[in-house]
Amino acid sequence: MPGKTNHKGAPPPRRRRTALEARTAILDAAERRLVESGPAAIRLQEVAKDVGVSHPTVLHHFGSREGLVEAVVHRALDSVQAELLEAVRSSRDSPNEAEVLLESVFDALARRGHARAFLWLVLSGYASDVEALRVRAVAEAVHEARRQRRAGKKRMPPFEDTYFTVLLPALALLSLSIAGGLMGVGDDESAPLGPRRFRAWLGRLIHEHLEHG
Amino acid sequence: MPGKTNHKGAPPPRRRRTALEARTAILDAAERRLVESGPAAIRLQEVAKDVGVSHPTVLHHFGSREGLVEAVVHRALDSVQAELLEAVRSSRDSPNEAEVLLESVFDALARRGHARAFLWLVLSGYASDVEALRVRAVAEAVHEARRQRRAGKKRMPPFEDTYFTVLLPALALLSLSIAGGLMGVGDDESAPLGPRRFRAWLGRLIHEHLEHG
DNA sequence: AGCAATATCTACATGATTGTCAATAGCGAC
DNA sequence: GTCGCTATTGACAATCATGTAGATATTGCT
Repeated sequence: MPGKTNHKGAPPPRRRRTALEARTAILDAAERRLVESGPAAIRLQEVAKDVGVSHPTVLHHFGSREGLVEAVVHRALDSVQAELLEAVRSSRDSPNEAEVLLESVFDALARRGHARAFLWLVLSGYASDVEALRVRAVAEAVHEARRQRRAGKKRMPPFEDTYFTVLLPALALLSLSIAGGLMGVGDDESAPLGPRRFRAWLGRLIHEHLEHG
Repeated sequence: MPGKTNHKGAPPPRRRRTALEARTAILDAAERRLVESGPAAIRLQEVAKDVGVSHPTVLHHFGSREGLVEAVVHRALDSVQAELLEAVRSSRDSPNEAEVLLESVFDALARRGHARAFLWLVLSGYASDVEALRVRAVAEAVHEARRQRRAGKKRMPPFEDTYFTVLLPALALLSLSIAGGLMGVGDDESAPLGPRRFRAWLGRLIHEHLEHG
């Protein structure tokens, strides 16, 4: 092997990051594996290789594998929750509330594989105590808006109806983000029976139901 | 240790099952672990211990760990598909089609943790080519029934509407069986805002939409 | 430049997991 | 009863994953 006779020659140069940079890079790599293969598939050596460090470096920053997994789980759940809250907030007071909310929630779930990560964590038992999806709180806000819009008109439906009307798209979008392809809704956003058409249809259904239920 | 001085004494008696019995018992144990913790968590030693055999016995019957996993995955997917088809078939021609279909599909998904197993397999990439949920076929049958029921009355909605109307509860039920608790719908079937109420509500919504959409 | 702090590395230890092999023993057939 | 088939087993090998220890290099500070 001419040219690279490193048989005990100079050790490779080291890149020294700040602790924060290193932690962030490691968390990013671990999160990619979380989204792709779940928390149980997070391996120290593979994460280390992704980042370009040796695996004891990962242990140095997170103490143990469990420490790393907890950190990445915590960060992912916080991220999902924050994006969902932002999605709900940003679509409030918009004219076609339901459609916009649906699109922004779907965006939040699809972006960076958040829906996959969330379902991995639910199945793996990591999200048992999390309140990532405050469906109840959203439903209460929607119910109040609905009541005001109906002031004096037809009789108001019970809270149950509003609650389930909010819950339904939440459940549907979650499944859609990971199992849509298996149920005939491809990944092609612009397909005739594709996910975009479905979301639009669902938005109309919800809107219609909330208005003239 | 008085009474059990088995320090190289008689080896424990062996129970010899037929190959089919052994395979079935092993697959049952492996499937329990699949439902609980996913395909990646199937360990030869643990499955063997559950059945009460040594792990080389498992290897003898399935060749390799991959062989075992493939066998249990195959059996689980076949089972889900069969139960879903049966659910669809049994609810056909019933007066309140939508509600009955919803209940039977939910039963099929909840029973023995089929929904969990299915989602594990989808996330793990094992169900990529499976057509477990023939939503399209069901939708076509429903569409035809809808057309006949509407003969000569109002104008017929497009197929897209029927298709999405079938797809929606499928997606919702899937999520509901694993994430219901996290979204406020507890596991208590008889709770005021519980899963039974939700399914009933969803059944009415679907029925209403299909009849007077 | 010199120094302290610490991010990083190599090498090793340890346990878990899959897989191999030869020997054993249960069960049906004759 | 005994004989053959094979389900079953204990012992071992090989690999992988996590974790430890000590040495080293890089960076910021004075």
